[in-house]
Amino acid sequence: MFKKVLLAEDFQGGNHGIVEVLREKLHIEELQEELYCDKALTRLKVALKNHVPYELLITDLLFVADHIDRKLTSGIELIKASRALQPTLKVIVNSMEDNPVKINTLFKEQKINAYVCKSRHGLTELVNAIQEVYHNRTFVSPQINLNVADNVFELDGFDMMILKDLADGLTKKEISEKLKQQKITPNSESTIDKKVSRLFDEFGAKNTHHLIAKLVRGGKI
Amino acid sequence: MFKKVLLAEDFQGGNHGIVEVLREKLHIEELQEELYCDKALTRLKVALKNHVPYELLITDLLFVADHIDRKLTSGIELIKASRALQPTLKVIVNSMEDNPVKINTLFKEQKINAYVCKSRHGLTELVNAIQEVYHNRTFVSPQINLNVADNVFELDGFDMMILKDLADGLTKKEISEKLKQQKITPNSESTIDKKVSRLFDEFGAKNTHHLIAKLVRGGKI
DNA sequence: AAATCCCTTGCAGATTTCTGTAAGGGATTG
DNA sequence: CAATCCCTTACAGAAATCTGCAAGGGATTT
Repeated sequence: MFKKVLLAEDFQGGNHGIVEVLREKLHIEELQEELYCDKALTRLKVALKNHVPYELLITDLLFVADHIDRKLTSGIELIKASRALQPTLKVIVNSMEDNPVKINTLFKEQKINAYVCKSRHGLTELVNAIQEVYHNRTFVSPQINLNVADNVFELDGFDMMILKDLADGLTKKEISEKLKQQKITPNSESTIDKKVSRLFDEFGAKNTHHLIAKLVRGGKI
Repeated sequence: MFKKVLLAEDFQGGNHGIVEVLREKLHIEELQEELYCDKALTRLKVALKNHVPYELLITDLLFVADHIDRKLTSGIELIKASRALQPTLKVIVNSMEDNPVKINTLFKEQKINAYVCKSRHGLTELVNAIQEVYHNRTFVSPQINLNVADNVFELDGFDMMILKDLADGLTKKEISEKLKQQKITPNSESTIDKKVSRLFDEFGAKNTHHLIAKLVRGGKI
């Protein structure tokens, strides 16, 4: 899991449980929160200079103005500035915005790694998103109809067949026998084991229960 | 996947890419299209007589009249006639109708296996529906508010906790330890085993994989 | 031709799941 | 009080999952 994460969160956002939840659910050693874009950028700069750079930036989009002067006034500016000095930095945007077109633009132009909508399940989704991004995948809150990210997770026909059968309650032995009967190859139990285990890594699942839950939620199976 | 599928589609419907998309996405060996109910029924008859019956019928509801005389004038009549001669035939209805009550009636009286609304995502949904029906499940386009199939089995808070943790990839031993830590009782692995096994019966699940898939699909967890 | 890589398969073992039996405690009922 | 029921728990054994290691084959590269 990520060791060093920076959270830039408009302090008016209210969601101040984020840090605690993330600390508890994931095991991130260093997780700092900043309420202003400028301060967040400074932190990134210092960390980079000291050769202990942040690995992930989680940022809001909207930062409401207050009495403090500021240069960076939005999450997009923060992302641009951050990527300018640390191009490999991974970025998750966590905001209220739910316009697919705008979110799509974030992926296209800012190359963000995930977008999580602030909603009832926003925190759970954020945890998922971090895990996905850690495994070099993208993530978008399911309620966002972003047909751009539809093909992000490619499951070939063989994977699909196995997963659907597992979700239907078949054991791997039964799936193996079924494949042999249909003269489909590969069909050994061992290979099925391997295929599924590989999917654990790809989707950041701990076991088959977890994998099935994730894929069904994502509408993949 | 289905080997032999018949598509009855009002030719005014316009959606003539259906056949190509289905052929490409799924791997159906024989996929024929008919523009008239009567011709579709004839095809079913002939196939059955030659001992190579169709496995799935996908039909529209509304077939607009033109110069050709016809006996069957709607999808419902086609379904009734088809089922009369081949009761095991699976049926997916693909139409513009979006009245939940009418769609509900199709499930109740015609025992159709899936209903897909013709809409922007209709084709994608149709692909999903075919896969679901192939696995002996039903499917309804998500935009249809069909709270009919509510087998209201009560899940109490304790069941929910266990199920969510399982779906999150925790083992029963881990759940047991977590409960002990939180001083929640009961908390033994044995009791958790029993609780989950009881849910197998209630929800007709073969094992935990199956149960999780069902409950996530049903939006329970 | 040899080396290399990738995929498939078998096998072994540790862990987990699933099912059944049995024992004990608390609450209810006769 | 005794009988009964229900819930919790322990335990045991069979089946299934999960993770390694190793062997073999086919395709590609050197």
